[in-house]
Amino acid sequence: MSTAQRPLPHSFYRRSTEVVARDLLGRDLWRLLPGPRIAGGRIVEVEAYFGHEDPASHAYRRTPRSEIMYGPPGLAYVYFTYGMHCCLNVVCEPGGTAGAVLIRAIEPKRGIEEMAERRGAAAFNRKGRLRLGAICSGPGKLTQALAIDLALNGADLRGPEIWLSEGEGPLPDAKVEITPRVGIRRGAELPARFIVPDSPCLSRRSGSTRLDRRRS
DNA sequence: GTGACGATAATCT
DNA sequence: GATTATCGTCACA
Repeated sequence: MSTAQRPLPHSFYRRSTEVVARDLLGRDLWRLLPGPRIAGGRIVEVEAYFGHEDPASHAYRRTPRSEIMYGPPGLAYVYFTYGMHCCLNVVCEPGGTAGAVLIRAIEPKRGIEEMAERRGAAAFNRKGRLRLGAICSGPGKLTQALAIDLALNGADLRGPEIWLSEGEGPLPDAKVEITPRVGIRRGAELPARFIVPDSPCLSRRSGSTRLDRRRS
């Protein structure tokens, strides 16, 4: 296994959530699917979530669900939301300090057919042609494409079910942009969303300022 | 291209 | 009982 594919060590995650989030861009996310087949791609969009002082974070309050965010780094935190979607986070910071990074989008690199199949009709255009930018361009989309559900909550991010690898990262600052977090209750949109603006696989097009319709 | 809306269940209060 | 770190579809431009 080359360096670019080998799982990142737990020490990668045992840093501040913000630093890990930034460093995650350009890394690769991999998933072992039945077959066995490996599917995954390059991380192009993430968001940092903190602890007690971050009202948008599940760790704002310490509950059974958020307990994992207070635990040791290098594990997956998967939660279920809106009655139908799972979202994947990586737990950061040393044990005792809460923090996690939400993986919001990846560029498919491998196992593209398998991922598209799991995404169903949304992965194809009217002519039946593959839409690469619609497969993993959102936190709920990528978990569907990679068959990530609550069974993976707490999984070790060194594999074998799911892992992150060095990939091409870390990316130079010129390739990275920081924006407010999206999908958050107004007032908590910290500038903690890290993206690769050149990517065609982001959850929102660059410059899209669509406000959330949630009430105050 | 944009914006509104409903689906649907785990988790929390 | 209320909320939700979302998505696909629909109407309209």
